[in-house]
Amino acid sequence: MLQKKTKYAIKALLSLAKEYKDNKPMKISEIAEKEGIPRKFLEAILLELRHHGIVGSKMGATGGYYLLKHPEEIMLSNVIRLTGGPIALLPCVSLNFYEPCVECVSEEVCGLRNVILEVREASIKILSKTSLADILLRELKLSKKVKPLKTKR
Amino acid sequence: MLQKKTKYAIKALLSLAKEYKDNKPMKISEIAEKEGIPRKFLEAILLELRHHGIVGSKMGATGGYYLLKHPEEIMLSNVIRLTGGPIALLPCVSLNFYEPCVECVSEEVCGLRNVILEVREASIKILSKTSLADILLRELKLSKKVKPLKTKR
DNA sequence: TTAATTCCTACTAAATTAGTAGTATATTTG
DNA sequence: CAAATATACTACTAATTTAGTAGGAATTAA
Ligand code: FES
Ligand code: FES
Repeated sequence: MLQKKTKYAIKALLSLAKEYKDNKPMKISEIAEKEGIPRKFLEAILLELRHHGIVGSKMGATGGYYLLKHPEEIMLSNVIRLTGGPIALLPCVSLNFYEPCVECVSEEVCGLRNVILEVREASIKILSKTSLADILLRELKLSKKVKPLKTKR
Repeated sequence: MLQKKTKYAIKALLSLAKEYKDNKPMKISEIAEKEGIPRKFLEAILLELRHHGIVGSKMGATGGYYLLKHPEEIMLSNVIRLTGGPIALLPCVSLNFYEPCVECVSEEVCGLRNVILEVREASIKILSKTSLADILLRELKLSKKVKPLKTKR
């Protein structure tokens, strides 16, 4: 499971991505309110994302956060990794959170590891080709499908 | 990430699967030693697996645990679920550990959920077609690849 | 100068996971 | 039957991780 932190980070970045056209700083409190994220927690998360070079900030009155990259360049896999979420199901197959399996005789020959490796590859394949922009696009498509209310087919 | 508990469960079941030919009860302490699992913890895990009808036990001297199904019928996805590990990355896409996403306006239209759903499907596809027997088979193949020592060519 | 905002360190609280203790109950074997 | 050897089961404790908060320093606009 992804941590709340990771989910909040993605949501916040999506909020910024939506306003990317003029990309002027957006206040923490504004994002927090829109996305239903505890204000102070979000503050810490955005700070961390800035340290990772994915968003920028402006201090003082009229300050806030903005994206440093185009929404098409920010991949889900990256956001997940940066906010501490390993994607792999076992540490022995994780690229970024690798730890050897002490009980297993040999990683080379471990059948379980071999399966979990396949799962990781399948997951990464999807997550690393999906950008913030892609998610917004999906949202658009879904909302068309789900409520074709006043549109004349 | 899978819990230790889940990993231990899989390992223990693989131990039993290896001896499935005569399928006579194997002692907890024997499994624990072979797989490097804390004895008492394993006891609790096997007990739970029994309650879920995946293994059987015999009490008293000469007692122990044995598989109730053929190793080909026990799927990784099942073991993971039974031992408490959700496979999905978010509760809103989990079949067995579903919880609604409070901050999201609508699950129907949530772009993030839509991607995570794809990831879950890809993972389940692999995990639900891989049995204990399959894992043992992989192990066999891997060990042939990795040490073609005394084999001619 | 004041108000509004991010920056940053250091916590606290809650939840989850990992593991243990100890006793009851069942079974084999002599 | 009695002793030895298992599992069954309940109820903890300890360790780790995750979620969230407090509060003041630094920065900027007006
Ligand atoms: S090496 Fe990691 S599960 Fe065996
Ligand atoms: S509904 Fe679960 S992430 Fe949006």
